[in-house]
Amino acid sequence: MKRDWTKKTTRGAQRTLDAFTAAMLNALTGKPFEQITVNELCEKSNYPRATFYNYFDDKYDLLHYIWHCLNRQIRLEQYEETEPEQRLFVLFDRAYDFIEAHQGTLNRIIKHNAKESFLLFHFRVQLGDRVREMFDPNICRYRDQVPHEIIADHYCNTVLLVLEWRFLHGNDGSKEDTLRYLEHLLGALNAKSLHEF
Amino acid sequence: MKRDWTKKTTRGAQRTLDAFTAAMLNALTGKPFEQITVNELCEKSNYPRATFYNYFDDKYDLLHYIWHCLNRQIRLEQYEETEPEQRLFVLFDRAYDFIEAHQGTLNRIIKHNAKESFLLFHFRVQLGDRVREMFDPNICRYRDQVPHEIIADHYCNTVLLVLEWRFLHGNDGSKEDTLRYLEHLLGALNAKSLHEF
DNA sequence: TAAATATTTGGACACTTGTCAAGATCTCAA
DNA sequence: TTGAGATCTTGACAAGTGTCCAAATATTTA
Repeated sequence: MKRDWTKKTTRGAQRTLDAFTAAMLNALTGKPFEQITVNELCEKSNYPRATFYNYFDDKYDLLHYIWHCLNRQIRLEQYEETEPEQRLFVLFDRAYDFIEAHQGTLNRIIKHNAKESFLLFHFRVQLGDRVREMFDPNICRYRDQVPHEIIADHYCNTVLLVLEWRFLHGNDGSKEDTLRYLEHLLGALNAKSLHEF
Repeated sequence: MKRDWTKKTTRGAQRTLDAFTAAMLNALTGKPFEQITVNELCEKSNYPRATFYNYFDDKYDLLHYIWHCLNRQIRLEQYEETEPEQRLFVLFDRAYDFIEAHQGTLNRIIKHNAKESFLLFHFRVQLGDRVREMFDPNICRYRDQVPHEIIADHYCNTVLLVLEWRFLHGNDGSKEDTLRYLEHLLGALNAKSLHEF
């Protein structure tokens, strides 16, 4: 991470970042991530190597940046208005729609990267950070039973589990079915939290 | 993976494998995984680079092998005698004791590798495969409600979540406390499965 | 506008990576 | 004990990686 991605970039810098992003996504539809070289990305995007290293530490860093940008597209801001146990379903809802909207690209990528399960690992990590914010200990009520970090991670894991089952492992099924699995897995916690209100 | 790790190795090969394993574990106690080079491992173990590549594709592959060996040390064989929902607690029990026994080495490693969360990623994957076997669909009873792969992964995630919270995130606490968190997170599923008997 | 300042570019460098074919060394049956 | 076959070891090679610096270009400031 050579620079702060949350800061605003100049128009020129954004053009460069977009070009490398496009080059990587394009390369990923044709071969596994491990086989992609920085040289190749520079050829595809018509930028010299030094420019690449101006922005990124290495190709993993670029991947990291791409996940960051995609993650930002999942809008969760309105969660503050909802009750804690509802927030999880807001997250599920937005993430489901987002992934469904990008299913074409996703399928092309995992076709060559089915075994590189770590590809999506940092996406998980980033989403996990956001989920942890959503279940701030000051707001949630499970404190006395289980540490809130465990609850937040468990929520994050479970949402991602059903989403990965649906979209990554080639399982068909409606959004409602997937939601039902999520509700079933979290049945106990939600029943308890409802009871506490 | 250059060769089948489940096959028996010759004495000479085993000596070489052990040397590289020791070199990696030793290196990990001094610096982050990313900064370790194959050259360094060869210097430490007094083997030429080509020998390393004889056994492993790269340093990730060696790490993979090390997790495989460690994983084999967690003995779960007797699970067939127990009821499905008890197996999870057998897994928890064995894994907890195993990690606790290696806590010294583990702490030295994560001291330099706290941010390299993917280090343990493949360990998770491998343990997940074993957990999935434990909850074979022919034996488990949740088929009609949630696909059994989801249940198995959810069990695996949850056990690993509480173990990581306990040992990786620097939280103290008794085995009983940790077990209580696990039971709480899985409360609904177990209540249901008990009911079905 | 023009000078001052910052960013981008290209090439050179030292180093790491993964492969290969040839040579050394083990192993086991005769 | 011996020697054919299998396995293990090795140095050299081509390609990739990440850094550095000075020249070229862009951006900001006066």
